Amino acid sequence: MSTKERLIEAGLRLLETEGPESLNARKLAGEIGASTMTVYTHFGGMTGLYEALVRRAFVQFGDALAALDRTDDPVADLLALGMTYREFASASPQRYRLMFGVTAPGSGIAAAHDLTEEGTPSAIPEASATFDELRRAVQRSLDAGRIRGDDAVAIAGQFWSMIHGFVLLELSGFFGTEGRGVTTVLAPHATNLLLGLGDDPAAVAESTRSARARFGVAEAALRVPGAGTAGG
Amino acid sequence: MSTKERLIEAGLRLLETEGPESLNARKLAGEIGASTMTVYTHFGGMTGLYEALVRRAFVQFGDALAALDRTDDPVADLLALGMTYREFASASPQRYRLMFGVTAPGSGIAAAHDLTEEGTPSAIPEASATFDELRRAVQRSLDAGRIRGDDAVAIAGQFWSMIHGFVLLELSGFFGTEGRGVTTVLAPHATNLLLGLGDDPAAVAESTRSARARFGVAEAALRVPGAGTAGG
DNA sequence: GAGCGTCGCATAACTGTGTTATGAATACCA
DNA sequence: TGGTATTCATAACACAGTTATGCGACGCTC
Repeated sequence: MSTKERLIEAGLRLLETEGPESLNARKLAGEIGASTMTVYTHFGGMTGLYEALVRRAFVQFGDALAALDRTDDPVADLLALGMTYREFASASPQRYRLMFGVTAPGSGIAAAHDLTEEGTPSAIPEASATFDELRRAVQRSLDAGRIRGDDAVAIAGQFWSMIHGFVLLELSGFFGTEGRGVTTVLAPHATNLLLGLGDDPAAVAESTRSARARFGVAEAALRVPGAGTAGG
Repeated sequence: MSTKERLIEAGLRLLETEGPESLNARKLAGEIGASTMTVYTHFGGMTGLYEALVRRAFVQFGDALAALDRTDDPVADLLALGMTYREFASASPQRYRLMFGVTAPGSGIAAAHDLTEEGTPSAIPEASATFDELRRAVQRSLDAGRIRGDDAVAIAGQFWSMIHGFVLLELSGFFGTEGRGVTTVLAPHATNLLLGLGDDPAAVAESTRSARARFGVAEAALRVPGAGTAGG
């Protein structure tokens, strides 16, 4: 494995196991038995390394989302996509925060706005690819006549706002622990959004059941209120 | 004005004018003509200073939200709250990122997870206060029979996820520039969520008009698709 | 009002960070 | 085989947060 590759893998590993403050040149280099100079040879500096980590993380993210089976219920697929999204972020919060430049001051990593223009998530092709996965699921739901609208990108943006906001607030501890927020906030939100987009209450309920079953999660954990009883 | 106060004000000012990387002890102390020692005398260190900045920012945030008039249309109030929320974040992105520990690595500020347990947003009373503003607006909409549900907190969480996610993605450049995302993504999302929560399409449209008018924004800028035409 | 303690703060030094200059070793290639 | 480019260790630099030290101003006590 190339030195470059080893640095990236060590970086992602260190990030998760010891937190962002451990993502520094000396520790990273020591991890692969090299000097700090290797960071500059291969990435031009710590900023370049961060960008490489972000890219790699988005690739992993895209793979996780793309690995989902596509069924004949596009809304269920969409919901499953959301569950996978949230699971990915939940599994390694630091990685998710890094991807969206969402690390607070002093972590030892560079600020999002410190990254190169090309390092900005919106300018990273790998990031666009993951969003495209979402867009396609929305398009299929449109094509199937499950939801109304003429702009899949705009609707995908709504789903993305929903889950991105939820995930970050959940990671910050605003929705309690043990995934309680998924039951009380995220699932009802998805239901309400689908209803607002014109899907049928019974169909939403069925798709939710289907998506939930695919994850083999206990009813209680991901229970969704009956369509129409919006609250929690 | 006390030295402590001057440090906080200089911190927030520097954050916005020169970015998070300028939020360092030496520059900050120089700004008020003092030595770096003052940071340690008053805040125990940079981490303590960051917490103070977060607290102050949340106070400003709460003030901005609380300054809104309360009308007899609770849903319009809710939407106006959302517009104000987004405006606050848009007006000073760095401050908003700081508040939610959402500064990318290396910015020179401490990572959210590096902050004291009491420094976490979810543990900051000032932050809870702003969320409470949202919760009350939701409760009034429930009381007025505009939306359905039995848990105002859960519903408020949905609105919060929506706008928090939107704001961060917008700041990262995912929704284009010039507030285009507000028209194509945020406004339709709010409409759809309200519809899913059981509000009447015509009522939603009217409340949206009302909230928009309150901001004196041109129709085009904050136009909301007719109720039911979810897309964009 | 003299003495004393506390507090705020400047100076200077220490550690750890990203970064760079330099030169050696290695790999590749004509 | 000789030349060139790449990789990387060493060592130093600038600048970050932090801390030890001491000085001076203020308030309290007698």
